[in-house]
Amino acid sequence: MRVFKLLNQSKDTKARTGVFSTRKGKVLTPAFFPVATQGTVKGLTSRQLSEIGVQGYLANAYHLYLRPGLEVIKKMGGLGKFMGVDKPILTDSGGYQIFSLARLRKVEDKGVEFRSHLDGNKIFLTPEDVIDIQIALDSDIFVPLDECIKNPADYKKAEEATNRTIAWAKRTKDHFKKQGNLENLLFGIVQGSTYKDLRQKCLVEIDKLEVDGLCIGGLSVGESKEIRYNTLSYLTDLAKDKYLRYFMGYGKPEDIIEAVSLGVDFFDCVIPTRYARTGTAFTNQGEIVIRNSSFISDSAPIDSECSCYSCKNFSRAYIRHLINAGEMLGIQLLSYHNVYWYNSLMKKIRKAIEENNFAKFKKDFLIEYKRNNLVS
RNA sequence: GUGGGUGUAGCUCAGGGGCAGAGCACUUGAUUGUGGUUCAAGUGGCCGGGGGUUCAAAUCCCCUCACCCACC
Repeated sequence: MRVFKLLNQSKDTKARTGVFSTRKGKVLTPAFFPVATQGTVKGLTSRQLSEIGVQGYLANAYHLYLRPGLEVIKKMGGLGKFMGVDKPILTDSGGYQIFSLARLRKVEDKGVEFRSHLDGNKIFLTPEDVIDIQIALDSDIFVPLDECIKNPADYKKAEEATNRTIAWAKRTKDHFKKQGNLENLLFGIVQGSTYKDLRQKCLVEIDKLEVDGLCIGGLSVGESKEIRYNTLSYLTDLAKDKYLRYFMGYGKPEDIIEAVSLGVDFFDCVIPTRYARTGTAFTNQGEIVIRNSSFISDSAPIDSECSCYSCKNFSRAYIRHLINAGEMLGIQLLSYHNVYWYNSLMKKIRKAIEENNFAKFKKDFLIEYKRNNLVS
């Protein structure tokens, strides 16, 4: 059975809708998964998340392996049960930590050595280990270990990282196959920095492995938007329709809309929750920094067009007060709103594509969204 | 009442003849496969008040006010 089924292909952009099937149910695309690195979408309960209608979660194998450890999660019945959620969980491998924790690791062909950011312990992870970790977590979608490097990168370095990512992907697939008929899905990651030949080579090699979806990695790590979208568009032109296309770790609302118009189906990003923690709210008129003094006695909700719990019950003035006072409820209410708002955005995107109206939707959305903030 | 100490940014304080300072707070940014972090920039001053010495005083001298401590 095919995992990803294309439903609508828009005529005037490369945007498309589809259904992605997992053992925990179907995911309508374009989809957005909030990030739950440590097994929690920070600040939100599983009840709130299902109320919002979140379709799934991104957790992190590296982080959960370090803490609380695999034994604990296995004993608790796997990550989904541990977290109390019933939607699919995708686990990132630790490849991004090769980039974000660059000072703490050494990469070699065999695998990567990390010094734990928690206690300094040395940990050596191979691509095979990373699969074993995800099996122990019993997540629904596995992501192979890859080498994510920052941009701009010189060609030689990018080529080395791409070759390593390809070699690791092959080992990952071999190891995955040896486990028998797992219901868990396995994605492949395309690296290659901003070099088209490397991207193409990586995509061809990953395609040979018959993975369940294509992760687009190594973007939004220092390159300009122009180069980013250029590289992205090149990839979505090359990728076969049967693959779900996942832009890892992206993006702001305007970024998501742009990427969807270039043919991306799937996103995760820390932005709705991290921005909530630092006091930025998303609205149909753009971002507002709720801690700004202009909201000190603003009785309006965060977004008057939003029907989430936070917007129906609380004023900007109250949420600003909570955030500025460092109260956790402020973070909770804003996280709830931001995740709800992102989820609504994805629904609107899918609807616009279904109605073959995405180009107009994109244009209208951006005009309205730029009203309050400067979107480049 | 006597003796001693302290008065400098909203707060806690450094500076002791030569451009008025720091941390926190506040104000504004940044943050894209997450360390509620971190980073960057900015606003803010009768240096308790008055007088004197000096080319020059937050700084030295005199007076005064406020607060704190000790002793009558």
